[in-house]
Amino acid sequence: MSDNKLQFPLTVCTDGEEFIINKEEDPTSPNQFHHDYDGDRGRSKRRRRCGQCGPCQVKENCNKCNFCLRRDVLKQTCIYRKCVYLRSKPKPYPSPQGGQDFNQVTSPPPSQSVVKNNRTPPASSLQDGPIVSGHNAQISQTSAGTFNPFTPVSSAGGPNFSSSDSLFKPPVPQFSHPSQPSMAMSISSPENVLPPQIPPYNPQTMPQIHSGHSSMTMPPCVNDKMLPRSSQESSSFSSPFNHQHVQNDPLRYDSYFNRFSRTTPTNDPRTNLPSPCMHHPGLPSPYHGTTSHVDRGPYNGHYVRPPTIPPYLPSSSNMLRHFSSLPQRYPMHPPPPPTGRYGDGYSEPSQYPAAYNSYGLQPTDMQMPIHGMSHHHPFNTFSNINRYQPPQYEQSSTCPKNVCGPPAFPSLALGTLRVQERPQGIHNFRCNPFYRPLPWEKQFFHPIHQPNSAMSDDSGKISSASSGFECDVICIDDMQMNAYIRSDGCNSIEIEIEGPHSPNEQNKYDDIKKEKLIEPDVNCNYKTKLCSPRKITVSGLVTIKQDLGDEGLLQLDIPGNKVTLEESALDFSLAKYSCNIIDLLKFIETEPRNELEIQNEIQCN
DNA sequence: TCTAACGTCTCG
DNA sequence: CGAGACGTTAGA
Repeated sequence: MSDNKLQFPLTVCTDGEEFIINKEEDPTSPNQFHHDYDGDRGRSKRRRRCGQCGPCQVKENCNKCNFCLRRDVLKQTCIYRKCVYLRSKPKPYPSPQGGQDFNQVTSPPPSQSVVKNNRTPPASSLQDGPIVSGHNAQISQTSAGTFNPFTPVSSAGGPNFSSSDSLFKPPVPQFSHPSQPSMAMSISSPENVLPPQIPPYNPQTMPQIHSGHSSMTMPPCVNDKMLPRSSQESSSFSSPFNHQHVQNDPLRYDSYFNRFSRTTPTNDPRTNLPSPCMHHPGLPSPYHGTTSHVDRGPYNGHYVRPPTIPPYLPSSSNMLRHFSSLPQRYPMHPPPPPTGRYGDGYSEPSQYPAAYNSYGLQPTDMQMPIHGMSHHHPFNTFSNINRYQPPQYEQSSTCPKNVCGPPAFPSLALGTLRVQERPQGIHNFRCNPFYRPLPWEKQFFHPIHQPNSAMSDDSGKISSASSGFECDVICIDDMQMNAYIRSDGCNSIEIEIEGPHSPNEQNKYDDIKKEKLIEPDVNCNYKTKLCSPRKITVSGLVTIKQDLGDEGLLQLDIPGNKVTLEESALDFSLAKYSCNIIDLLKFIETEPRNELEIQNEIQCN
């Protein structure tokens, strides 16, 4: 079992994350399996772990899952360590002359998958070859720009697999955005979710937004889950948080679980930034602690992802199944019956409970708000894959809580995402009126019914009350985000941006620019925004991915730009959020009226 | 040789 | 069809 021997351009998708592992003609790569056909027996040789996907990065067994608990009998690897690539059910090898394409069976996980939240992926989801990009065995993440981590990526990115790989190919997104026609093809709907893929991170690939005649590079999200699918689709700009110093770090594989990142905080300007919110002193800095799981890894050039696919993809159905089955931290809905070969371990996120049953996980193991990290995992970070308990921070004590219901879209199937900018921003970030209690501050397992209030004055314009939601507040420097997380997939995010009112603040922004957090061509705009206190409310489709065990993904899909947030990041991955916010802002800026309406598919858990 | 765990088969 | 059991394979 060489976990690290497989190096290839392998695209793997795991829930919401798409990872592209670039291969260097390594014979051992999964691709090689094309040639591993064992003619004598008519079946392929045993596949090996890709060694690059998130699960493969996990070196320790959780000891809690069914496989771990019953290792002797089941003889299966820990659910958390199950290679994404191997999660797909191996297909029987057709005879060499057989009509079936080898690639179909043996090729590595599909490159584009998207995962999760998929409602039943159409058969078409198997289309599209995997996207391989990046260089030198780096995991790249597709850019958020045009690509939806949760949606299949168009082959435009340069599928590495032949059409015969349909099995692993994600469906080609067909919906387009009026304002961004060019991206139409690259955006895929969640429904097309493919099997999990390896979170691709393209260090150099950044999402690109085209506004009018100019294109602006958007900072890739730190969160690998947000990256554009392909370099083509994604802009070439580098994320503000895309740090070069990290790009070459082979270990920066955070894509999948956002941990493993060796990122050095040192150069990160944000390091010097004051705590985002004084009301959240407890917010751990991504750079604090032994591990900076800041999740910047992938983005920094290791993943060209679309997150967790962050990671790799077998047949879409399989992968989806697998990931979805990971234990969920927020079992809000009755879990559908697990399905799939690894159903117990790899089923829909929403099937959280199932996961318990199947893997012997106790609900308490994954429940929330427990202070401290997983004692099961070596990584003492929140991004820890085995983090069964989300860290908790006390913000409730200091911030006023606003439990008003966030705008939501009635339709879960197809939603319209609307980004609205509100000039009358809120200036007091320290105490944000929009603050909502953390999910775990409420009833975790029972969605709270909130009045249809608005998170804002205009919320009424764009949304309807949601029946239940979880809210979180994210403070990033001067940016604050309120995220309403609902298990049903209809969520909203509010972002407040305060302009630099003081010299210090201005300096801060200057520093940011110095750090190239902002692309030159967009500095002006961005700065403008910063200088103009405002509040931006994004409501609509925010998907929550909960395929990664206790780590859910909060994903916001916007044509041409994807904002993906890890649920877990709500607590702490400031870096990610910052990046996401910036992306979002930039994207909004590209819109004529700072208002856009897009078609987006909602992924409901 | 041992261990891990992939892949197949069987059962419900 | 899914879940589980286990033979078998591959790496250490």
